[in-house]
Amino acid sequence: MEAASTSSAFLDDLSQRGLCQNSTDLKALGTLLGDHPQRFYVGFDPTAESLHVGSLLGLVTLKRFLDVGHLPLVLVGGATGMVGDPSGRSDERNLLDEDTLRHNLEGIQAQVESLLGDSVEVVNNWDWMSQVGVLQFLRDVGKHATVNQMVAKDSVRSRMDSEAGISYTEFSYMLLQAYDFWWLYKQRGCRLQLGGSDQWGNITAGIDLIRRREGAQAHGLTWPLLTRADGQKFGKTAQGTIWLSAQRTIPFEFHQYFLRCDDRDVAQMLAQLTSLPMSEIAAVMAEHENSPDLRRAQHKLADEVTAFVHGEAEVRKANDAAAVFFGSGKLTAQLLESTLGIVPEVVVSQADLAEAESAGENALESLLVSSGLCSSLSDARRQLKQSAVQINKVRVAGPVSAEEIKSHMLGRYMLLQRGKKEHRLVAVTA
RNA sequence: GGGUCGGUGCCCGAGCGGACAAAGGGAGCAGGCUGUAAACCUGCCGUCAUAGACUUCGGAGGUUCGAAUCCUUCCCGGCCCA
Repeated sequence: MEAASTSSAFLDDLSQRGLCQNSTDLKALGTLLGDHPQRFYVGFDPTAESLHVGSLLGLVTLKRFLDVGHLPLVLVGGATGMVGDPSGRSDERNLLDEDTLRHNLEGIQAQVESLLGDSVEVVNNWDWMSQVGVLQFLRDVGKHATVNQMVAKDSVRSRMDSEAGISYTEFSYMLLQAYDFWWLYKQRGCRLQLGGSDQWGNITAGIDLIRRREGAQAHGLTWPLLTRADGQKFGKTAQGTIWLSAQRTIPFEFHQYFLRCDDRDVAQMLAQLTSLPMSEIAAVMAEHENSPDLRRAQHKLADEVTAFVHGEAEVRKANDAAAVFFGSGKLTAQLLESTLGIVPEVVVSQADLAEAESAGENALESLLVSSGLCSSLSDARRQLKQSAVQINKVRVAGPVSAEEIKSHMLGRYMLLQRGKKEHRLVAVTA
């Protein structure tokens, strides 16, 4: 297999992309990867029914290993999910109930398979964890770990220093994850675990366990946490998380998130999140720096990442819709129709508008609220006063009557907009 | 179980009987400048409303002309002692 000859180039590439935060002995790891196709694993927490862009780095990295011939296992934590990983958290987690957990597992499993294909094997640690009794666990795993070491891990220490403290349950988490690694080593010959840098402590716990019980050398490699120059959390907006599931975050919004990427972050993101060769990334960045106003790098990033998650067709749709909203072209009924399914659609009846008016409200204000563009009538008035509201890309400053709204309809729809980024397609029925 | 400190708007955090819809900061929203960027400037940032009114400061009661501020009690959290 080609992996043999290219293993060191492969690791070099990873490291050039800024994907090696911590690792066990890189030389030994290179030898291991060069030897045969290796089985390795990455774990994902079943905290929701869909993964979000925070997990994207893991998925993409996994794919890099897959593409050079290694054999990935994706571990979804049916068992560990019941406990909660303290890593990177300042507060105790809420425990999920079993139904939710099962639901989440299924969602994530389907997602991973659809993104990475069936060469990825998804395993659930519930399958082996649930077979282990407390006494057995204490003897087989607990005996090999000293509390002194466990307390020294960053994830634990930072919580012990904080007011929130840490429960025994979460304290035990690393042993569960160590047991996973050991089990996968023993049963599946898995000798490498990948994860985010917050997983480093848990990974080394597993490596220790394997060494102590089996006298064998296992490996770990972590990627850094994605950060943003503006200090915000990667993958979160004020509206919430950017999910990978099209039901939770429509591909258009997903695409927009990356399109709005800060100049300072874009090179890094291209390297870490896309499979473009580094040479091509350098070329794109050169173009970008030449005329940053064209946002070539951001477009490339958004297109590549969206294609990976949602496919090429969605990339085209997202770009088409963006052209409608942000382009300077004239709006037509046809263009509006083409954004259906991308912009939320709001249907109101003439009767509703009339009713609002007879109740003494302004039709547009009440529409802004019912469409979800504004949170209250007060908010709607504020936005209007600040001339934040646009109808068909034309700013409106004052109240608009039901009659006038009707006159704005382009075919079946009218484009109602708050600020630059929030749109609704409004249909008025008889 | 005992003691003690605390629970204030999205978050942090001041207020500690009237001047409180509640300082300040952050986040957010909008506008300006731009490149659907950053930085910066301005405005907004409980609800309903013209003025003005109404509902908020962990929950429930109470004292008072008047409470986020005082009292009682309950709930929740930190720390200390057992």
